[in-house]
Amino acid sequence: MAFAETFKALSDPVRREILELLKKGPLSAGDIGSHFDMTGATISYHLKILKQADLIYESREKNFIYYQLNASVLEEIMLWISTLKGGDLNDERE
Amino acid sequence: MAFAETFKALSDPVRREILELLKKGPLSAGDIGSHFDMTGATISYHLKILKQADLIYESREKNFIYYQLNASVLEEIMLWISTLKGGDLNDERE
DNA sequence: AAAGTATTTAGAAAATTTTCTAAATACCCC
DNA sequence: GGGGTATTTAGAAAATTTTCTAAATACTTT
Repeated sequence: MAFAETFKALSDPVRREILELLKKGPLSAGDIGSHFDMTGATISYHLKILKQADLIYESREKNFIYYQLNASVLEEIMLWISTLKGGDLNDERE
Repeated sequence: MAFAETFKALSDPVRREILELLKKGPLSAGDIGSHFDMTGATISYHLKILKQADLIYESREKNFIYYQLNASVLEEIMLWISTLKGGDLNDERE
């Protein structure tokens, strides 16, 4: 259960904003960084956390590393939350 | 948007476990505390965070304070996550 | 009102997380 | 290969969070 990691990753506002940026499509680390008032090193740190949580993945191209959303892990979180709510996600099968 | 607070609240394993305990029904602060190897003061701290995030609410009865889940806030989180995933929660209306 | 139980608050210590600076990698292009 | 840009790593500083102890508050029961 790398569950804890995912929640931790989602708990920081900068990281959530990164995810929102990536919603529109892949971005390089530099592109992401330019949205924030932080050093590249700090952005890199956040990207690492998101990567470890499997919320994003990278693909290298030329001199850049592009990051993009990995939606599948969000599914697990949704599931956890929905069972807390009483077990109704879509349909009541379980 | 007390959104940040909710995510922060969910990011701690102890607090998530508290929510799971409360899934089965209301419990007093003491009952909750006895599930953990921590002082009552620490439990109280966690309960406060959960309360501020609107994830739980309390009701006083006799000498006890009973806590219970407030599922409605979880809905917002689900929504945020689902839009990240691509905007499909149940049906595709939006 | 006093004594007892349940819980919270205050303040400090311990632990973790976020951020920075400086240096290291990695990859590209000439 | 050398110089250039993009990004990461290492290590320390700053900030925040979690935990504890001790004391305070709250409510109950006698």
